[in-house]
This record gives sequence, C-alpha cells and structure tokens, in this order.
Amino acid sequence: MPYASIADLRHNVGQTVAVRGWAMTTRSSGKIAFLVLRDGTGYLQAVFPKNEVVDGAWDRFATVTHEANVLVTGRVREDARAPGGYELTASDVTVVAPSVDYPITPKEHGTAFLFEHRHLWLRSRRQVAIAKVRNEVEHAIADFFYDRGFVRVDTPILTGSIGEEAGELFATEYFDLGSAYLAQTGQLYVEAAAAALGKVYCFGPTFRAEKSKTRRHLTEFWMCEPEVAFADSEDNMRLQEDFVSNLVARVLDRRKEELTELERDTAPLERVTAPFARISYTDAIAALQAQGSDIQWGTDLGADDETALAKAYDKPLFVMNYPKQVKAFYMKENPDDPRTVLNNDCLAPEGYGEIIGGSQREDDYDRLLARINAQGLDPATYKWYLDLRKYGGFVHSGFGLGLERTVAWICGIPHIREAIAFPRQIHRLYP
RNA sequence: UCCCGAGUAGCUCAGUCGGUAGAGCAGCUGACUGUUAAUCAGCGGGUCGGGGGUUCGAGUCCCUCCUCGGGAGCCA
Repeated sequence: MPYASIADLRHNVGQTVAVRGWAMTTRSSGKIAFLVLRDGTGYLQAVFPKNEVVDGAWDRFATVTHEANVLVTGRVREDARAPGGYELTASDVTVVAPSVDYPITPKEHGTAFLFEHRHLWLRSRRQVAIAKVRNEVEHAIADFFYDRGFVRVDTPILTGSIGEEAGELFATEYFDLGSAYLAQTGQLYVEAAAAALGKVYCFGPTFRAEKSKTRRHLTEFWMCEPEVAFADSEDNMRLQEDFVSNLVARVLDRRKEELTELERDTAPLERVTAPFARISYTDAIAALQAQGSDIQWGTDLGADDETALAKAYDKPLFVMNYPKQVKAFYMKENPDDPRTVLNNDCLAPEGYGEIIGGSQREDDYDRLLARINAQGLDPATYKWYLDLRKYGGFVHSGFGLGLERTVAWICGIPHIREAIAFPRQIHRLYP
C-alpha cells in the first residue's frame, strides 16, 4: 500500500493509501470516531465507522493520544464537509510511537508557557502557518535578488570590533587574537564585496546585545542587506519599494491558506505597491509639531513618533535624511543640507514600525575618517573599510531589512518572537 | 538601566472585610453514527514564587528577595 502525503491526497481519490502523521485531535461518538492528523504538508481528518474498520482498529483508536505518531490507512474521499476538501474513510490505525501527557492542550495558554514549550508549540496550526510564510519570504528574497543579477555574499558572524557602534556586542574569546564579537551587521563587508561584484547582498543571523524588551526586538535576528555600486539614495529607495512590495505580493500569491489560518486581513497588504510614501525628517518634525508634539529638530524619532507618522499613510513610509549626529558614521552627508545624511528608514503600516534602515554610504576617504574620529572609533580597526575609499572609491548605497519584523507584519502577529522558530531574548535561551 | 504589571491545580484564572482552597479547561471512566476547541454524566488533582514579620488566625496586611510579562531607550 503506497504512503501518501496529505497535500497530495487529491491525486489519490478513490484509492486506499497509508498516511503517516501526528494525531492532533480525536473525537468519538460511540459508533463513529474522528482523528485529525498533521504530516507537515497539511491536515487530514480520518473517519472511523465502527462497523467498517478492521478487527482491533476500534480498540487501537482508543489508544491514540494527542501528538502520538500514527499510521492510518483508508480510502481517500472528496467531502464538502472537510476543511481541505478531502477526507479519509479509515480502515485501520496504528500508534507508531505514543505521546503521553502532551503539555500543550487545545485551549488557553499564556505566552510564557508556550515559549517554554516552543519545541512543541511549533506543531500548532498557527505556528506552522507562520513558518511557511517565513519560508516563502526567504525564498522570495533569494529569487528577487537572483533575478536582478545580485550575488549573495555570506559575511562573517565572528568579527573584530566593528559595526555601527562599539559596545552592545556579544563577545567571545578568539584563540590568541583576543576578543571576537558576533556580527551585528554584514554591511561593511558587503560594501567591500560590492566593489568586486557590483550588486550584492548578505542574508544571515545578526546579534545585538542590547537589553531590549519590546515586541520588536530579538537578540538574534535575521537581516537581509543588499549593497549596490553606483546607486545613490534615490536608487536605494526605489530598490527598497520594489523589494518590499515584491515580498508581500509573493506571499499573497502563494500563501493564501496560511494567511487565512492566521486570520490576516489582506486588504492592507494588497495596498503595498510602489511607490511608497516619502517624507523628510525635517518635514516629519514639522508634522509632529503640528500635531502638538514638543519634539525638536535634531533629536531622533522615537517609536511613538514613528507610529504617529506612519498612521497618516496606508502604505509603507520612507522617512529620509536624518540629522547627522543621530546616525551612523558611514552615512553620506547630504550635499543639499549638510546637517543631515542621505539615509532612509522604511516604516511598515499598521503600526509595525521600522522594517528597513538604509543609506547612501560615505565614499570620500577624508570625510569618512573624520566621522570615525568624531564618533570616538578607532581608525585602525576600520583600516580595511577605509581602503574601499582609497582604491577606487565609488558611490554606493544599501539597506538592511529585518526578516522577523517583515514576517510579523505580513502575518499580522503582535510580537516578532513568533516569527522565528527559536527566539533569542534577554530572558530566553531555552529551548 | 528605568517605568508599570503578574506569580494560587497540568493550563487559564477567581478568591470580597484576615476566618477550613475554588471554577473552567486538560486528564481518567462511562454514554452517544458526522464531529470540527464535539456534547453530556461522574472521578482524581494544591509547598497559594522563596524567606521573614504582624496576628488567636495570612493566598489576603507589611518587609525583602527571586522569576516572568508589557512598555521606554537602542535598533532591523
């Protein structure tokens, strides 16, 4: 008898097949019983009429517990009553491996309990749906860049003290070379690669040791960082809006079922098309002041400020050209207003906040060195980075997209820790 | 680091004025031939986060410590 995957059962209508999976729920009504199982490809209800199953099967059904590994045999049948359209009229069931006292029950759990059992919680319908959306976004990222001639460059996770700021890095001992730090960005490396390959991106885990306790932060998260030679800040934002709208469209096209499972209202996602809305930092300050805020030009925007700004638009918003002093040393000075730099944040709608930070990079050796010194960084550490300006300096721009923030937004889930299989937070290293 | 909030049954929570510890769900037993978190009946289940104090008596009041959650800052 052939084994069948649940997702493929539409090709097996009328046939008798064996399905392997985990028991999610069982129900019995005396002379008819129901078993819903999951095999990773989908969900299936197997129906056991007492007087049609083989000898012993009825008693074996009674031993099927929540999340037991089971083997079910039966005939595939179309059924309008089934959520997926297909059911199995089962003739037999075997418990391959039992599951006793499964901790996650069908009702009411708090988030602390669920994350303590994250390794099991991953099996639930919502978590399966989120994982599939994340997978879709990851593949869409790879396809988007491959189709446009970008080369993926994998940047190091172990680095010297380099990144946007010193401090707030995870440190470890590195042989005889002193401390190594877990990368908090691949950007500087990808800038070097851009001079070799033109259009590049990196996509991997990054680490921030800030003691953040918010629904938007993880200590370990995945970031996608494209870097493009000869692209200025305007080119950079056009790439961002193409990129983000492409990711959203891909999920809408291919993950309808998962979005339905997550009860995601897709109308706001369907409005995510280029061009996005744009506002300069200076205009944003004026707009906030007009709304009664006492924010002053020169201070960074807080989370509340971003929410207030983004609320005025029903698609993602670029906030551009922040004051130099609140931004990283590598961002290029704005020739039209030297108080500011050529950067942008991209704020997702519906209150999801910043999903992208991007900028044109400082390509002038002397200006970059001056910024490194001004921020109290050690120029020796950045020698190789300065070399990129010494040997054929070039206009270039790039950005970083936070994967978990993007997935959380697309899924419509309230906290980004559900957007990654095993979240790392200041109070969570288990499982 | 700062500001809130919460720790009581396996889970989610209630517990009034300080007076013998409660419910729902889960689990177990039974009934039921189309259930979707099935329904109905019955049964078992407690170091009230730890320590100290006040009191005849503390889940409840006071002190202290611990753990966790939410938010701020930082940023993706």
